[in-house]
Amino acid sequence: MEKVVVGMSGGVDSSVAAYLLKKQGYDVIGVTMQIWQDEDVCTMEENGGCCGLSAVEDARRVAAVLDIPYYVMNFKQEFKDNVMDYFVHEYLQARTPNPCIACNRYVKWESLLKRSLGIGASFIATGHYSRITKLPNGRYTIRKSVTQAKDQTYALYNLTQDQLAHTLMPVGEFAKDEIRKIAEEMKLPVANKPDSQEICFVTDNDYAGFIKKYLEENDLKLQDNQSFSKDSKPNGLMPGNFVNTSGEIIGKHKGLVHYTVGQRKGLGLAMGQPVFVLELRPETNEVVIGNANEVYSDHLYANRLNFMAIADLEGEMTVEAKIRYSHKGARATIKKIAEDVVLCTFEEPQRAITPGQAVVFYQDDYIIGGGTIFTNKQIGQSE
RNA sequence: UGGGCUAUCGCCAAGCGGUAAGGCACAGGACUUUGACUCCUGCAUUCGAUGGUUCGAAUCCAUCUAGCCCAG
Repeated sequence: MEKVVVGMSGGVDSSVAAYLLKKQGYDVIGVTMQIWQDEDVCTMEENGGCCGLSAVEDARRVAAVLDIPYYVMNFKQEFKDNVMDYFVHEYLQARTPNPCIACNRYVKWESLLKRSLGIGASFIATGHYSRITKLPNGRYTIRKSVTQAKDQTYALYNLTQDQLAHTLMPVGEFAKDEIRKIAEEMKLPVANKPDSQEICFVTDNDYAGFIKKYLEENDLKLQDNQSFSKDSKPNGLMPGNFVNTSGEIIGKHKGLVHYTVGQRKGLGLAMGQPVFVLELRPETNEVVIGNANEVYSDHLYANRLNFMAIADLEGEMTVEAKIRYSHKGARATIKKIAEDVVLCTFEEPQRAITPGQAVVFYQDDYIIGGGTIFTNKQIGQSE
């Protein structure tokens, strides 16, 4: 029997994943990754309203019902180094990170997979709504789940061929309501647990406050690894000016970390019409403001590329490109213009192309590859 | 202190005697396994102040206060 380690979050999806794999005949081991919690995190139960079950307790109970071995593994250091540090650094550099992508890549796959292989497992499995398939060209890629609404492939574009060869995602073949139904039929204790949301380690949704506190608690270490802090650049927490596209000052902002491209709320600017963040300028500590139709752009440049369905990008390719988790995707052509730099040109301008976010390229329903958006300005053109 | 104008929600702004539009901002909620976007709901018993005329005034009158403009 092949051994598989299932990453169990205590939620419905990963619980059902464990069940499905056991049913398929795998030797299933349940593991919960301890990543940032100081201790057990309380979650509100939907009906009772009492503060009771922690993620670990939930997962443990599910494992008991399924009669599989269960462990808690500590990944706090990996999570801090690769997700929380990254998250803070990106914001300080006026970019908008996607911590889930970093967590998947570094913590769930690089770390959990390695440790799992170390204890004799052949695979790791997760509760993602995605499907891994092998293409005729021999390469592995990730296909969108059967339910588009729950598709999670966007956050997984970074996985390598080797990682994919050792990964199972049984939930991707099902719709969300089917998963809940299975959970109910199997009497899994988490069948009615609400879906998770928001960034897991910023529980109060106050990113700026989190960053500030994080810096205070970690400042020296962070400063040492970061070149930007030596350049006397604004640290992202300094107030500065809102400017319009003509450069006129139209207000005062609270610090770059409070803003992201496309943002409308929280600007405190009463311009008579809704206004949006067009661009963050760390060099001058300015936030550029414009109206709704000025936040569209028809191209972007991405780096830190990972290709999945193809070994590398040669020439031009027509794809469907997603520029954020909830983006429906848009037709675009991609072309490498340098080593590790792709120019992605959309047929129709897209709203709020944001540096720091990932762009993922699809063909049909599977991932070609993806990268990190670093600008939607013309390269080589300084303003 | 010679003349003229304006004062309505945090900002802009309808209203012109019949019992306070709207936009922006803001707050709360929904959506969302990233940030955003979007959607829904809420948001002036009160119209610079004080008197007066009217059945009834933000709307008319008087005085005061504040700001602006033109003349000094």
